[in-house]
Amino acid sequence: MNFSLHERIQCSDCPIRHRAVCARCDDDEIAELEKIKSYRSFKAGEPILWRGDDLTSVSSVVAGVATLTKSMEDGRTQVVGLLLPSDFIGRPGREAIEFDVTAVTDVTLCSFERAPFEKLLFEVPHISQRLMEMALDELDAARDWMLLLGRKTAREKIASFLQMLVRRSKVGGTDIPQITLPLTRDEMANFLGLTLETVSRQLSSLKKDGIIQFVDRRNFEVLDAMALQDATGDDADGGVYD
Amino acid sequence: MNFSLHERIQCSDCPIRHRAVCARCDDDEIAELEKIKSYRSFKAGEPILWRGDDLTSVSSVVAGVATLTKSMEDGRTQVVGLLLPSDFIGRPGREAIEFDVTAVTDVTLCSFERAPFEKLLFEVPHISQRLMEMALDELDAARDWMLLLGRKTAREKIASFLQMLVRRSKVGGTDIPQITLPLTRDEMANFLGLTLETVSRQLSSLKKDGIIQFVDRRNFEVLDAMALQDATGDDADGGVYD
DNA sequence: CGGAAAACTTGACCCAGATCAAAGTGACCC
DNA sequence: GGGTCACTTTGATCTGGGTCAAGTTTTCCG
Repeated sequence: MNFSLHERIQCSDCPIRHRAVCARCDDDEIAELEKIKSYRSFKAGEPILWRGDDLTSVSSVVAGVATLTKSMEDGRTQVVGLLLPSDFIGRPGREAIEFDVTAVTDVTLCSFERAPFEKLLFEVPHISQRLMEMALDELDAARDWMLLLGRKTAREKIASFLQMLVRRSKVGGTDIPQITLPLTRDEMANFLGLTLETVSRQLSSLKKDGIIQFVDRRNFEVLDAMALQDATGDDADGGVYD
Repeated sequence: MNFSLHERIQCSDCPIRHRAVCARCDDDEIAELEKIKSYRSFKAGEPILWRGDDLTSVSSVVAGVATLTKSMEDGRTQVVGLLLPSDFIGRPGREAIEFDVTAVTDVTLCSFERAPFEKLLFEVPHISQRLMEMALDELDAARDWMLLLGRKTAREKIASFLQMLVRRSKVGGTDIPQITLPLTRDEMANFLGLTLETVSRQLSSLKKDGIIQFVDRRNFEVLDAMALQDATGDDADGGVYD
């Protein structure tokens, strides 16, 4: 962990100021949060929290990507959430966490001690309202993911995942030509309820069909957005994980 | 819909008084809710809400069982939530609903118009706190279900489902000998990401192995609780959908 | 720069669960 | 009381994706 790099950042300069749990706060409220916040960094691959850990602090993801994973004793694992910048880790009223949180890229968190944060939660409705909204968004995303896990074919799962990345990477409605896969094939497999071999084969198949093109292993371009949408199995506006 | 049956019920006599969204409310707060509530009934099989419906009211399930389902154009469907008594339908800040809600048994709802309910939500922290807690519980349940859908075998899925019913049916820590399956084989299949034939075969297999026993098609007893737990694939205290 | 490990791709084979088909069971209703 | 319809069980077969096994490419580091 490396605190020093970040100690001076002001909330007003924060890249997630308007999307995170503090999005609705006014300047006075931000000042309160500013007092109790601290930054923490994790290198790619590092665990951020283990299942059963005491949840002594809660955090927003400022930069980087982390996963929430559940696993079974025999080693099967399922990614149950993808944390991107502005997403929140931890919850009021829970002492422990029931899944693992792992940094998949280098990650910077904006953390708050749980006790003072929960105190603020009582006093500042803008925070609790926003937290509620974020929890409900996550619930919607989880339900879309349940449809994917329970009913979609391997090809549809991969296409849905790529489509989600396309959506999330759009800036103000404009497509970004080149998109980065934030996960390895193995992590994608654990997200989609597949094996890494199947992920690899389906990516190759979408490439062979001229729907996507790889710049390198981690970066791709969508050649045929319509065909990608078709391959997801969703209707054109179907809400998938965003 | 049948209002007349219920018009006289007092909140103080309500079977879900201490588990629903009103659980933490004191007598004054309950009085406020009492003013704006109304009861609505649905027969088994009736739709309660369709995807895209205007969410003009929000409700608690008072009695009966309902499902939340998502579906694809070609007819594949996935149950993404099971609503049992005290569960809440609808959410603040959302105008439309993005899945179907269907009564699977006869259902009675305690409904509130959205506008006055949201007004109360602002004024009564006991309600918004409880709603937050319930949303986070649902999120946990959804994540457990994602592990089940993505990684468990058919037998593990069935065992996990039965185990969930056992847990939910316990009253104050005592086992209830006979448990009712609230869903048909087909509905179970849609919940577990299986086909109805596989559900039927796995139930037969658990029966053949002496783990459960059927009283009739809808009611069963657990003969070997330890073996059932083992069959779920979870570790003994692993939290699954409750 | 070279050697090893990590990440990825591709092929061959297999099996859990889907699909297709048929028969069994019960609840309801005229 | 028997016909119908919805639900369930069981059997036979098929197949998508898992498993096992090489190889290839990239990255990392001494």
